[in-house]
Amino acid sequence: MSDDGKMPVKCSGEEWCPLTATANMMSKKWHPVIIHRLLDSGSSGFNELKDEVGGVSSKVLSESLEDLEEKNIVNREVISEKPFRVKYSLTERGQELESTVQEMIKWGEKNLKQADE
Amino acid sequence: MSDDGKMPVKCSGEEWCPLTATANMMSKKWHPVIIHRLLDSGSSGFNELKDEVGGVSSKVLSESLEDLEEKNIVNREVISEKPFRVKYSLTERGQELESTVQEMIKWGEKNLKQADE
DNA sequence: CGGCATCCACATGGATACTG
DNA sequence: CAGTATCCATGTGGATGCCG
Repeated sequence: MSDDGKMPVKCSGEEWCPLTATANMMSKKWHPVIIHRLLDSGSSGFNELKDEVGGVSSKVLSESLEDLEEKNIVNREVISEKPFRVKYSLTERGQELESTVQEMIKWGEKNLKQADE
Repeated sequence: MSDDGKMPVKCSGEEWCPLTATANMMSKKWHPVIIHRLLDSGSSGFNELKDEVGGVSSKVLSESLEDLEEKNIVNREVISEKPFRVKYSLTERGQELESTVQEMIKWGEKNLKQADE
C-alpha cells in the first residue's frame, strides 16, 4: 500500500518517519561507499576495505564501521587470531540497501557531472 | 550497462563517483524531507513548506532551499510582489529523485522501527 | 509573508602517530 | 593486520530576534 506509486508517508514535525530514519542512517560521509563496496566484494578485511574505499583514514573508517554495526547493517567477524584477521560483510538488512544504492547511482550518473562540484 | 543488475561503478580514492556525489547531495538533514514534501504537494510557499516539513527553523530551511536551488533540484519563483509570495517546486532533475526517495522509504519501513533510535 | 543576522553547541572528519 | 589516541578545523543545525 506504500509501494503502489503513491506517497502516503508523511514526515512532519517530530514524528518518526522512514525517510528521515533511512536518510539519517546513510548520512555519514563514507557509509554509502562502504556499503557499495561490500555489496560488490561480499566481504573484506579492514585494510582491504580501507583501500577499496580509498581516501578514508583508519579512524574514520573504524568509526563508520562501528556505527554500521550498531545499526545492524554490517557484520564483523574475527576469522583468525594467530595473524589477527577480521571480516566485514553486510547483514541481510544491509544487503537490502542495494536497490537504494542503485537508484542513487543511477540518478548521479544521469544528473551530475564531475564538473558540477 | 550500469543498470543491468551489476555494479561496475567504483568509488575509490579521490575519483569522482555518482554514488558519493548523490549521497553528498542528499546528506543535509532536511533535504530528503523537503524533496519528499515537494514531490507530494507539487509546490509550496516558504512558510507553507516550513509547516509541512515541521521542526525546521527558518534559517535552516532557507539554507537548505538555497543549497537545493544551486544544485538545480528546486526551483524558486516569485509569484506576487504586492503581498510578497514565492513558490518552491522541484525541477525535472529533482523529480527524478522520486525513485530514490521511494527506495529509502521502503527500506526504512521494512527495516527500521521507531524504537530503534 | 519570506526571509536574514547573530551566536552558540555539537557532530563530523582529516592528519599524524602509536599499539597489540 | 586492525585498529586506538590526540588534536584540530570545519560543517551543520538550533534558538532567537529583527526586517521589508
